[in-house]
Amino acid sequence: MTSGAPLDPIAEARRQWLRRWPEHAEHMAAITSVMRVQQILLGEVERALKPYGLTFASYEALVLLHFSRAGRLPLGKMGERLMVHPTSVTNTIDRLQAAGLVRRVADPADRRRVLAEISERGHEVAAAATEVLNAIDFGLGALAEPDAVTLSGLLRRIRRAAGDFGPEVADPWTSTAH
Amino acid sequence: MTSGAPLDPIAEARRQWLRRWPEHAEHMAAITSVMRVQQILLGEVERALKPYGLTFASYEALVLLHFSRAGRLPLGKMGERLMVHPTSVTNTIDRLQAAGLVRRVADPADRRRVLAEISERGHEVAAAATEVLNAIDFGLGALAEPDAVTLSGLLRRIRRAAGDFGPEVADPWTSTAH
DNA sequence: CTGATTTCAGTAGTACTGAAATGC
DNA sequence: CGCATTTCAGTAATACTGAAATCA
Repeated sequence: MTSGAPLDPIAEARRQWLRRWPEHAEHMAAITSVMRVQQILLGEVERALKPYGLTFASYEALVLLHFSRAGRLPLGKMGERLMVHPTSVTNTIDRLQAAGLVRRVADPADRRRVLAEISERGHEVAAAATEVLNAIDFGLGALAEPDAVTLSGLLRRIRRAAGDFGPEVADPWTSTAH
Repeated sequence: MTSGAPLDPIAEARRQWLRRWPEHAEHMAAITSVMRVQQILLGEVERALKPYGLTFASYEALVLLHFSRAGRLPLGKMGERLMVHPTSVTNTIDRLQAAGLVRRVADPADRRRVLAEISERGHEVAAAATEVLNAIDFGLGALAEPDAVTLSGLLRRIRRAAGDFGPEVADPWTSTAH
């Protein structure tokens, strides 16, 4: 990636929009910013995870098992929690299994289901990788905690509008705040 | 995608983090939110672009040419502005060219360079696609304009820390809240 | 039978690495 | 020559569709 460009490309694009569609410029700049930041954060996090042979997606799946009570979950439930397509779960578990971090187990209660069960090495890798990601603040060292909270709150409104979750009972992030 | 999950998976993950690493929970929640929102916005925007045979990446390249003075730019310059890898530019232009929306032209001033030049149909498609994306607010209808500005400002700090742009000259339009 | 769960096969688009070709 | 620009070949991981297999 070309680092240290002289001027901000997103600011430049926003300037173009302001000339022609001033009422849409901020939304255009915002989506472009989201896309770019996602790319930056994914890059930083995956660089940190590389020594462990994990991508961010496989890390998330592994850590979900790491935290689960029994150390195993049905793939379908993992897909819900990770908000990914069923076939993506199959794919992710395939690679974690090939790396020896999880194994597939039949669900005795419902034989349609397959459980992913984390291995001992899986627990170790999950713990070590989490330590590293926490240490680099998930690439978000530029944001102090209150700013991270504000960011999550704004993004949460987008997620809610997209139907990511139902009408919530209590709201841990107290709205918008400037 | 399974829509309408009963509870917010990110709030649930945050709860887990608060138990063990309370000082990192908000950063973890924030990066997960960015990842998820990127996925949502990309999905909405690409659904809108599908009738035009464009992805968001190819739309951005096309619109960059659409707005350029001469209707053509060297591929390298496009890569800088779009913040993508040189080989990705080649790939994107390949597909736009196959669709008849751009053509490659030799740069008379520097024969190492290749210019991408937008065609008449390219201009038409760019204009029509832009109209549609503006109409759906780039998937960000859930955010009022001031909130979109706040969001861009927070994300801009992350981009600056990652070296996305150099120390800015004084520009009242691109400076955001501190 | 229906519906749920997972897998499989195949496709598309992205990101990247390393190396080549061309020309400043 | 060193350096810049673009392309090519190949790899990896993701997201998705449609269909099959299994079983409640």
